[in-house]
Amino acid sequence: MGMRFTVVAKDAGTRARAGILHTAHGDVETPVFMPVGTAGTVKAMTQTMLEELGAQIILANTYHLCMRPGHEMVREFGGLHRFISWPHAILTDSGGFQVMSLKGLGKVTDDGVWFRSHLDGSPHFFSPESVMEFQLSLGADIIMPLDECVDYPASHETLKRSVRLTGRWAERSKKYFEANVAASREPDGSGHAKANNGPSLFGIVQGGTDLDLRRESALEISEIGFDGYAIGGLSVGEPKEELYGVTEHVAGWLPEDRPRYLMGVGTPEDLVRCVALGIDMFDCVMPTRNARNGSVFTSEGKLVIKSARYAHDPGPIDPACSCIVCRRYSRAYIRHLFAVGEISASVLATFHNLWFYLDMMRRVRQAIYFGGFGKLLGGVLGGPGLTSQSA
RNA sequence: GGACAGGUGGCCGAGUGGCUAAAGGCAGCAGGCUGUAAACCUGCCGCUCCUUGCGAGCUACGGGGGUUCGAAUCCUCCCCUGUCCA
Repeated sequence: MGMRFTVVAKDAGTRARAGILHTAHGDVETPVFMPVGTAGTVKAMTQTMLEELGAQIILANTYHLCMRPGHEMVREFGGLHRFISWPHAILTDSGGFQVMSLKGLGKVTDDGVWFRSHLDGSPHFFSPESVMEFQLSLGADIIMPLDECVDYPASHETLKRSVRLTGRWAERSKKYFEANVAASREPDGSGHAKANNGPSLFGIVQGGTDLDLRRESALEISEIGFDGYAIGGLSVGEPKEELYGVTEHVAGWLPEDRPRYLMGVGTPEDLVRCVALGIDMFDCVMPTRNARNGSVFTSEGKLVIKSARYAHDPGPIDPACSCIVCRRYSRAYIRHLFAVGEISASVLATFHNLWFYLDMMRRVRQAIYFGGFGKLLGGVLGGPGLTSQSA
């Protein structure tokens, strides 16, 4: 059903699989990491740089784009791809995360969400239907239904309510989507998206760390039927074991033939481990935000490149990295750029971090295609660690 | 030469008798960031010691001297800086 997703290879020892997501704006090889470009740009990167990085798909945010420049403006311009000059795939997030992150400015009702704009305090109402409409205007390849992402820790009652609400909203979203995207669907009665044509709609599973609720949510969302399935509401502060445990269970409850997307995750280690649990897609602000804030990922662990300890270090950020930043610039120089507050510090660190993530995912895919994923995973679990502070 | 104004911790800058090792900002140092209200935020930021405590001692508000139980704060002399007048 739905958008074409081809599983190309499966790892023998884990539930990792490699596949291809066919979109109207190109194929996306999975497992994939999607750089986050909230406001229609991956901060500090140009689109050319993203292409140099090998990014096949990026994420943008419905809430932010509706605030500025507005979905109407983007639609009139010819859609997000044309507006931001990105001919490759785009996934738009629904604003469900903002239900949590802007909770001080918002109010959830059964009908939808009231936000107060973080820019001027003006009230805005998002319903499952309006969010579908906004995203269809933006014209992304993959769109997400409005959901309610709740903070950790949350009471059973809160989680239950958010699961039920997210489920009802999922149904409404699907209904709106079916009614408005029917033209681009195959006329074979299957309701499936025509390959390489029109947007795909994913469902989102909620339920926090409560496995019963997660199961209920996973089954309900699967029952409604979507082109892909996302696991939301994780990496919001829960312990690591919970993240992995919930992911493992939920991935198992979701359809085998559809892409699985773990929203908002995570560290390099999280990615490899969750690929092993059957996840195909990830997005996370960590590589971009951390880069701007002066910390970078390396094969030896994370390091705070803005630290004075690198003031005289002539070596590259990561000796094992082949990105253009590591091939050309020293730690001392990048640390200097942070020290003097130059914008190029953000540019170079972001490029490196995204390269680190995307290159790691390339290696993950290679390992799934040709073998060696178990070894790669073992290296992550037992090795120097991809996220620990290096000495 | 004269008249004012002023000299505070690395810098800027509050403070005008005790609650002041001295507000605040900057700089510096360390760290955190997981579907981005984030080029952000948090902590530390005179020295020494220890039983690391709303701990002890030392040094400190241009310099010397003085008043006072107690001074960055009051008096006095000196040095220096700025503005204006000769």
